[in-house]
Amino acid sequence: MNNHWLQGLNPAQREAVTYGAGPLLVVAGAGTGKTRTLACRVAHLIRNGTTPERILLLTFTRRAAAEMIRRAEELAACDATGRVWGGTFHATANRLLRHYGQAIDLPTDFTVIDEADAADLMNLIRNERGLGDRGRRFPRKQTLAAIYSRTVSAGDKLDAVLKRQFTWCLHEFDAIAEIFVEYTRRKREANVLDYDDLLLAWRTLCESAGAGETVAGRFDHVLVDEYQDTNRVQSDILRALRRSNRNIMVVGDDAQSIYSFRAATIRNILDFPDQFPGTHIVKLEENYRSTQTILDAANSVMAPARERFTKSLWSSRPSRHKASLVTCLDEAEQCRIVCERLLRHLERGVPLMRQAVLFRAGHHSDQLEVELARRKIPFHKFGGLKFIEAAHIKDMIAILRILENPGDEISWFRVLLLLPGIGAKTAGRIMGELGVRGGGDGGAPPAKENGERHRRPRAASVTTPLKRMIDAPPRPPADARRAFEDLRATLKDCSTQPAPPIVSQIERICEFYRPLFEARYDNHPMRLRDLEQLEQIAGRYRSRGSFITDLTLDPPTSTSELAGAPYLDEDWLTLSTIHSAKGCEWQVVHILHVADGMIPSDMALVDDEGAEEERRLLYVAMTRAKDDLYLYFPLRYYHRKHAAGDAHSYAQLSRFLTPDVRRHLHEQGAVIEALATGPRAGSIRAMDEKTNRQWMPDAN
DNA sequence: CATTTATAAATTTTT
DNA sequence: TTTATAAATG
Repeated sequence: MNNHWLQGLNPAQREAVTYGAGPLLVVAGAGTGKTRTLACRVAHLIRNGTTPERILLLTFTRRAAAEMIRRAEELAACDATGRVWGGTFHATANRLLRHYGQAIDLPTDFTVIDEADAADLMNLIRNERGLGDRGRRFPRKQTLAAIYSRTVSAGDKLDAVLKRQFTWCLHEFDAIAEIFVEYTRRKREANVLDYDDLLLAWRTLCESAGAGETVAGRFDHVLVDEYQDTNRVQSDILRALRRSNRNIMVVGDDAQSIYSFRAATIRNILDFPDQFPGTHIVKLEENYRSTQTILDAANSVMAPARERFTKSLWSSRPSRHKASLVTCLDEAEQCRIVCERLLRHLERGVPLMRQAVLFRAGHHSDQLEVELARRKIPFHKFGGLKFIEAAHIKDMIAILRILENPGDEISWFRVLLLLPGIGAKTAGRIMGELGVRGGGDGGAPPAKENGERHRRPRAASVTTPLKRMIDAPPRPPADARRAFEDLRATLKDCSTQPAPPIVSQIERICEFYRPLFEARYDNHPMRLRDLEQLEQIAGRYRSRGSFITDLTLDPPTSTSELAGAPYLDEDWLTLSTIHSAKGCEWQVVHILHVADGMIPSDMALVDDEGAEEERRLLYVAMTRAKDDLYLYFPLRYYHRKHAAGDAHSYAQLSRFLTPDVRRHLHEQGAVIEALATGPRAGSIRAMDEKTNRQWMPDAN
């Protein structure tokens, strides 16, 4: 047989690609050709007789799966697209549960809610119970959602999680537990699954007696990428999934685990050989990406960390020069220097496509984005706030979700609150009358039954809240009549039989939503474009249900903020959070804000583990670079709270850039150069020069 | 009494 | 820019 897909693989990669049956753990350092190895293995399996449909490839993003399958298909010279099962754990769970959900009594027409929706439901329950009142310091809705998610994903007890991660909430243990019980009940009633439910239900399905075997039996081979960033539930799923055969390959790097906030645990990768006895381990240590000097710098950052799978990454790429540490006066100078560097590399023939600017938190690039726009440098931003999280998009989707799943309490509530004259109380009453379950029982004051108006449904089994809304709507308060009637007409127009095309539904909803939205937001022209974009995306879908699900499971990640006219057509720069940069590489990488408080983030420093993860984060960022790496350190940060003032504080260089690390860096920057050539900052001469400037007329 | 408006405060990373 | 609380309004 022609083994051409094995050409150009090194011995370790080849071993991983051609390994036979049984558990295989591939420890793959940064840039060691992990994607290629996975793609080749898929190709190898197919060429050796495995049916594509019987391969399951689990990756961190849908994009990564699509890319790998495309490459495998190319290598194996076959059509594997849409045949190999590929995607995220969550997307795969969704697919399987739609199929086999009945086996665990799960209605298969559930809708999926994101974390913000989950938080809203938590909030609803909290307010019903009056738990946030009386000035008690009670966790906010997002905190509640975070605690919940962490608890179920890690499979820990609530009190353990609170003790370890949320100590300040410990005194509210009972109330929190109560909210969580009710939260689960309400999700089931509304027939919605949150992100964690998808995994939990998949695990339940896999572990169930009959259907579990069927699901496991569907796949001859399971391959998992980024295994260091999976959680307990996910590893349970894998174990249950491999009950009929033990063909499983996991690939990961414990030095790159950066998702512990999502309850990912490196125990999964470390304990894999114990969970799957007889595991064969292959280490990929030759780095094809970076120059040796960049690797030296990155390795020195990791040196103090205790890495369990010891690897020694090496590169045969010649090292032209060291990575740079650029000290800047302040953030404005950082922006300026980044832009200059970008353009200098561009002039020397490195297109923007091969350059990236990375940062810890989404808002760290705010100033730079303004500067890029000013200079008309086009860019796409990945990570940070997403399209789907904008309030006006959520409003639109909520209406679609009501149409799709009339029991969806969260969406009803959100939509009713949009109507002027309707607040939380009225919305609750209307929902009660529509028969949307929720606040009905469980210790909460029952929704007021305004006796004469409350309709008792004759045929509750066929009447949904949506039908009731259309045929026998509750009476809204007088000042909300008009808007309420509008909503009713909209819902009616969108739910005719046969259902209108999804784009027409969105158009119709927009018509209803437009006036409300213009009254609500002052920057509506900008937001209006988002609505148009939503409509555009919807055009690619035939089913409303899959549109909504895809939007929550795989939301558009890049805000294509095309700064100005595309001067340098088709070429654009990548701005990305470090998390979203995982698995990517660029010729030139710029890392912003390498200062204590940013990397490591202050928020992460509650415990040692958090600090270590920040270290890995910096490591991940640095190892994205192939040829040139710049770390930027602004000395001063202005406090923007008092908008006018120039109050500022001085930053500390990131604690990870120890003297040992700095030996591998070339230090430069205006400040350094000024110090080298001009008078020392602390000298008498410098003082006099500064004073002398006071006699001079102001340049501005 | 419920809703709207005003004011103050806080703000990581993502499926 | 969003979110919780307090005051004002209908």
